Amino acid sequence: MSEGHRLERLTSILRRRGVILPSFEIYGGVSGLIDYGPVGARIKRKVINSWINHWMEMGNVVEVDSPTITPESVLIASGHVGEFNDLMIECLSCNNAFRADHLIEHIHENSESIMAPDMDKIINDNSINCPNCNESQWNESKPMNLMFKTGIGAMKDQRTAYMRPETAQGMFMLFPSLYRHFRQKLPFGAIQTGKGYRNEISPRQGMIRLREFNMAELEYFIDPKNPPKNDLSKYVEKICMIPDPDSDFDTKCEISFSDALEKGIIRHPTVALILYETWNFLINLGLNANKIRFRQHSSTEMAHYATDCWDCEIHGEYGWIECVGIANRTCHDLQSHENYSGTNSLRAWRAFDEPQIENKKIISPKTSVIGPIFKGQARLVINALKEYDIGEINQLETLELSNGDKVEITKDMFEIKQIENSISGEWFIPHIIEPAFGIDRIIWHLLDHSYEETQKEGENYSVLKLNDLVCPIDAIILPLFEKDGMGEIASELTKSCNHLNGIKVEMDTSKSIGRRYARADEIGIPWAITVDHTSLEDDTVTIRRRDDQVQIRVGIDELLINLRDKTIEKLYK
RNA sequence: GCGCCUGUGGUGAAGGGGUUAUCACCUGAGGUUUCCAACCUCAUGUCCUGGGUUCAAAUCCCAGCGGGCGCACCA
Repeated sequence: MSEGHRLERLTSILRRRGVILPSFEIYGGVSGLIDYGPVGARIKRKVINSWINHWMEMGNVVEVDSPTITPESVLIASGHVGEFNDLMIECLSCNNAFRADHLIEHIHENSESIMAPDMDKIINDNSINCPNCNESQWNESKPMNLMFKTGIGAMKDQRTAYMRPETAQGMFMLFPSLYRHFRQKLPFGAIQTGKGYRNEISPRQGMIRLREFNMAELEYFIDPKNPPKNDLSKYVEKICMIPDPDSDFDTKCEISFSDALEKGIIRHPTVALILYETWNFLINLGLNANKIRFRQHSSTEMAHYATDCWDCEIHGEYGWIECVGIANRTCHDLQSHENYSGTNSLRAWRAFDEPQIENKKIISPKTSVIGPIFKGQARLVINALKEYDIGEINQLETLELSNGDKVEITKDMFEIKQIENSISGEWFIPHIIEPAFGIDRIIWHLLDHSYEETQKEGENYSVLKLNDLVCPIDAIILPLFEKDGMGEIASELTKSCNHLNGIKVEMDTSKSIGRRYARADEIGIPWAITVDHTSLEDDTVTIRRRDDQVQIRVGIDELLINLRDKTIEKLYK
């Protein structure tokens, strides 16, 4: 092919054909922000739709949609406010930058929570040396806020808020509603697609690390004691997996999902199911199976609460890139929100197989005696009595109330009762298995894997081999010439096609037929429909298959039916 | 955020102080043409932005913005 690298040629095509372009270019552009042009936006819409359909096929998954603006309290509870405000400090001697808390973690227990002025003092007082050049001349430490901050409300009394760094928190907020929707039965899942925001220090690698990006996440809520049973035995395909390097398993292996679960490489059956469904989704989109692998996080890399984390990595022009993160987040998120908000609505009910009968003795205050004696204080007395140690109640003479008052208690004020309690179940915090998809990264790799450079009659030729699921346009309608009525037939046909549900076609009339085929190939249109002289006589058109340029002639009616049903491929057999 | 490299139509490139900035492809209009980037005519430009040096800057200098790579960072 021509000079330069494949990556550059692909990016050129994507710009030229309106797939992916830099944003705000007439104002100089902004790094980390991209536009999907007319072609790219179609591809993105179809990828997201496929993703939604894929997970909703599980039957117990619903879609939700929550705001991107998120009040600070939510993100404090989730840990993002703390985690996203790391202090950075720069060495004046060698100009390297470091996370300040990492420099002092050996001398300070809670190094992450120190504010900037204290941090500078600690670093100077202890003459911390630069890990790179060993000098100890430091610039002032500065917080690096990786979230976009904003305020809710126009003037003062603004509530601090951030643009969400992930869609997940919105789904956790909706747990009570989801729980009702699913008639209080686990497992169930919620999906959400939408924008996420991270103010990256240095966005790099085209659309791989963006400041505003498209995410798609599933939160799958399960009962940790009764995880859903899924038969994985039919999944025999061997997948490239890289287990946790701290584990006893090989560093790399080809193994089926069911075997990996059986051997304990995958640590949770639901994680195995989600890994499989992730794989399935990516393959259906048209990604190259040989360029997909699953890498398990080492225990040090994993967030402290998670027990099994996997990255689904896809190989492309930038090497292996994490495109999906799959984590067993356990009860961590819901637990944090329960603790921070004080709500008790983030729990699910687990009924016991048999009600547990609990026999116990309790102190039963005699309200008819206590009431008249203590009057206004009676409630406090009753509560204090109930809480009192049942083993020592008989020695009780003076009881201290919650307001500090002391009262005298006589034995006629209470009795000890033997009661039988039937407990039919318990409240618990569900565990969450979460796959988080980076849609832009997946689209990038889809384009990368689909992009084929060939030679055609001595010239360079590019084809984007996108399948029906993700192609931007289902077919291109081409009148061979715009005369003798061919243009009119093509216009009519374009209208008829676009009336078909879920089908989008375009017409192209400019330049030679060969050039129009080439343009269609470049943006991945699978079928080219040509209206020629024969069409004028018998209502037939030719269909050209993008991937091998083979043409067949069919009647217009037949074309419409097969286009609608996405069965054009069958006409070739 | 640091270091090195870099920025010229839509895309890819040439031009390194001096007329009207060059080329290929692409795109658009018209012509021609009976199925694979044909041909002819025409059109399409903030030389990234802002300062500075100079009689004169796309060209040299500084800063900003964007891009690439490395370092650092990546819940």
